Amino acid sequence: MTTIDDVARRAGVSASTVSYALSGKRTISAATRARVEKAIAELGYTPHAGARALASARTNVLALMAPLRPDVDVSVIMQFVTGVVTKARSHDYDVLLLTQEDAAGLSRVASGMVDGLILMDVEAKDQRIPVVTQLRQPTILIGLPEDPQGLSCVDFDFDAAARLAVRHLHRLGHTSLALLGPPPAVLERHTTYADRLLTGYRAQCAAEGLQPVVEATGSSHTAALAALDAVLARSEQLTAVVVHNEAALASVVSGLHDRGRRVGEDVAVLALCPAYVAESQSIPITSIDIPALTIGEVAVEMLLERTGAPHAAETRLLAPTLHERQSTFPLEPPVLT
Amino acid sequence: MTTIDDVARRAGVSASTVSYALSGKRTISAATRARVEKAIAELGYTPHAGARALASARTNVLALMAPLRPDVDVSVIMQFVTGVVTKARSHDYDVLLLTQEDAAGLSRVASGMVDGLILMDVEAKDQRIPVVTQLRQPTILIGLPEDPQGLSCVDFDFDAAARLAVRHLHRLGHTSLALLGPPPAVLERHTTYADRLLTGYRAQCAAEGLQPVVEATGSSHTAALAALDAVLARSEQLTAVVVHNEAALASVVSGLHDRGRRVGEDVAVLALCPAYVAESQSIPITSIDIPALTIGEVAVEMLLERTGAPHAAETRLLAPTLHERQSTFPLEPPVLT
DNA sequence: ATCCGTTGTCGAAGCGGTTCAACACTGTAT
DNA sequence: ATACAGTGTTGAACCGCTTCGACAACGGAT
Repeated sequence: MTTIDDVARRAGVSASTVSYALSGKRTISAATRARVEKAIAELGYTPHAGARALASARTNVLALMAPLRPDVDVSVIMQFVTGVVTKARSHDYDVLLLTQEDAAGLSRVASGMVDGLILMDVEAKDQRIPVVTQLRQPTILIGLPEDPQGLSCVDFDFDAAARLAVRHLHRLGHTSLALLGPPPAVLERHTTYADRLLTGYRAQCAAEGLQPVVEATGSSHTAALAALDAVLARSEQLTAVVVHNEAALASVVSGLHDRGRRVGEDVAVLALCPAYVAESQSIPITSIDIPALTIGEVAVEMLLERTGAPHAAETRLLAPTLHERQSTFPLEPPVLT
Repeated sequence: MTTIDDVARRAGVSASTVSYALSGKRTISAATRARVEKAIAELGYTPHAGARALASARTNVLALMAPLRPDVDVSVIMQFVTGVVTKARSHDYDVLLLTQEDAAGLSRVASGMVDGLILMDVEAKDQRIPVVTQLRQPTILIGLPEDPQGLSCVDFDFDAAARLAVRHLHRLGHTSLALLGPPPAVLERHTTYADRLLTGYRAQCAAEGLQPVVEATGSSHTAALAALDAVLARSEQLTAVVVHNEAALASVVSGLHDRGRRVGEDVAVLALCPAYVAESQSIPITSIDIPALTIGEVAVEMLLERTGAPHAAETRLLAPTLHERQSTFPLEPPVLT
């Protein structure tokens, strides 16, 4: 291993000068800096991360705790992770990946491995919150727990998204709608996004005088069809369905087709999912895009603002935008938009 | 921060005793060990990772470079990552996640951040190989490059899988088959699994006197249908299709349906994908399972064998197994199995 | 000529662990 | 009684880097 002393010797300066040349925390003459840089290049020197972490109390690594299971929308998770990693890299940070199951992981990585943490898939009363509030490092939550206890949060505004979906469909003239939600397991965990979506959906239905039909939806094809049939049975004249389950979306669309309901003509489908998922369906689906990549990026930015100088807690909700595609349509004499 | 000295003081022993009690590298009397453990528990002490890494030249972290893009089978990647992380944790290792794009990442993390690396999605002439062979740490490749240069590799045996697929379908009496492969971009990169699948497929077709029809398949619905139509056009009497593209699978199945070919009766579909993907299709698809989780686990095990004492290079190919489900069937008078 | 503020560089003291050589005990063989 | 081989514990060196205080050299103001 080549060390900072090797570089210093080669450049004819002291180790501290090399350190300052690297960090820029002290002024260094152009000539000296050039010699140092030359020596670094020739030796292929890279500072030892552990030594640096020990001396500076910073690691330039952040922890991301993600739900690594195939039961929730895989592509949302992947996009989110991608957003975190790329944004972190652009700030010269690396990312340590923890699984949701690794309960002790938080305290472990907090002692000298990472400068901050991001927690995905936060539940209403998340066990991890009391743990991370005790840490020296800042934490950002993805999701809105009941009591964030002074932690900052980011998420997509699922409440607003649900309202937007209902309002949009209602304005198009649909009065009988149903929500096909995430798998029962997600609901039972009280993952906050699922709860907020439900709340928004029910509230907006109430506000517009509509019946809020809801069904949890398993991710397999048969489970998706079962959920579809359940809502179909409940309201025979159903003309619009909101799907918040990436895995089930394709099955719902083909299921409607098989049951003689043409998507985009007899029945409107509005999905909550990443744009590219909506686009690659058998018929392009009107969707409210879940900006997973952006959420990841925002989480990193909020986190990095809070490493170092403390910063007030903040909750950021990303506003929903609706992309009209081919699966929705005005029903009968169009109501004014 | 509570340090090892705090623990030592509280337990009435020296810091080195605490260290030995923790690592077990020296014998410690039961009484002393008990006092040390008590002190640790009372103080909630966790060793500082950086200090430990500096002193011991080990970090208990390994790097995983994964392709974070939605263009390849997302669930395969997720499963793979899951396998790596959980297996690593079971050996008390954490995982640092790098993106394929982060070219400088390998050398950066190699200087003191990680004890070993795993590279996914290796290409035939992968640029990263010359880099990692220079590192002090061991590396495991997922995939089989042209020249592994002494590195160990793990992967699914795509060659054998392709042969198995062809043989199986042929034995069932199918003589006109087609392969719907991964997206063109994957093929162009010469990701090794894609190449090996093609080779195996062509070789086995040749061995059995069949025409090897192949089509790269985009992941969107329309692209999948286009590929399907292309192979349908090339051989009108097609009775079997092998699909190695998780994202396109559903579209191919529904596409066949729409074109009046009943899957499992008129045309056989055999997929290469994780079991759960095959099972959750509209009709359970006969598949050769890609054991992504296992590959991840094996990669970690091979890697950990090689941290510390050097170990001979080795290439491990996981044998394919075929799961008969409802999408395949014997054609005409069944040929003997 | 003297004083002062800048600018550039350096030596040394940590950061919090691990590990080696040394040493104090104990119990057993001589 | 004496030597001897464990066993258990310790002090000190060291891992590679950052950072603080000190200081030399220089130019400009007095």
